[in-house]
Amino acid sequence: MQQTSLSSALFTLAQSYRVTVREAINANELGLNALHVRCLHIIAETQHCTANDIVAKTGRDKAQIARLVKELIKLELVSKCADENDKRCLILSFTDQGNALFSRLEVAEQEVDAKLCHGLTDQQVRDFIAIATTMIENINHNTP
Amino acid sequence: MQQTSLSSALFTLAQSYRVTVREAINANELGLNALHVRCLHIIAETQHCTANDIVAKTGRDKAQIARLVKELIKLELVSKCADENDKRCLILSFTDQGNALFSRLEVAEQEVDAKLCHGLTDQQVRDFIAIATTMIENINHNTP
DNA sequence: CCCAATAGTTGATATAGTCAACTATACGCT
DNA sequence: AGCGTATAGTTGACTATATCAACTATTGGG
Repeated sequence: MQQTSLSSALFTLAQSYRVTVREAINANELGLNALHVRCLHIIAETQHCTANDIVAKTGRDKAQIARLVKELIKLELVSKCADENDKRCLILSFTDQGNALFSRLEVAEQEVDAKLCHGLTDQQVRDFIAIATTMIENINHNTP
Repeated sequence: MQQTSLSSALFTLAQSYRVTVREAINANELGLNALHVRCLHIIAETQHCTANDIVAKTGRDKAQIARLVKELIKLELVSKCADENDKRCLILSFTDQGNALFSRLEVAEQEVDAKLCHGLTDQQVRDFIAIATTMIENINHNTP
């Protein structure tokens, strides 16, 4: 499997990444996929996190996020509670189980990251993320 | 949409990339998706290309590739023809229409690539691809 | 008080990816 | 030759992901 072009590198990496995360997650016997994991991260890092925040940060369809959140709630990892000031907003937060699981997840992720970055220097990884971020901005911003 | 971690950069980039390619493709009024496009590239760059070559180069399921190729054939972009020496192998090649379309595609792709790489130096893009390739190898190789 | 805007939910549907069973041909072997 | 096994590709059934449009509930502004 040799790579040459940017598009093919990107596409392959995305695919491989998804598969690996899924394996790592399944290996940890959790019924979660990569997008669940992203949601958990966003909930963790966002104070006062709503479904809409997740939609904004992931760029996914809100229907998809709604169902995803529903699953997280059914799994009792997350709970939602209406905002005092605006009852349309449902604030998402971790349950105790959710917190416990998130810690485990972080460990699993570090393993995936370590595997991914094997043989690369910290500087290379930083550069890679920086360039990826620039590309993401290029895509999102200039869209007419 | 701020990015920090590797995984989130990757995941977001993959998503944005898919959406952008899809838009570019739809904008060109072709009924093709990103994977179709990858297939066309592989067919173009591989002499004597078989479905199996595509499976090897993309890492996808062969069932998925079989259906994809079928679509390309139905669209009359590609034709298949049994190998003289090994009738199991069906060699894929462009029709005239396929060739014409591939030229158009290359232009569209260059636009997406240019957009993606806006503000980046050639060296940065090369580094990015190199690092992505290393990551892909890390994922694929070390898998026990 | 009404209306447009916003947050979220739901149903229907489309697209993408996976698994396993199957056919047909080819290759190696005694 | 005839047998078993490997390989290329196809198909059906299924699951997972993603998208669209219609809907409810609430809010804030005129």
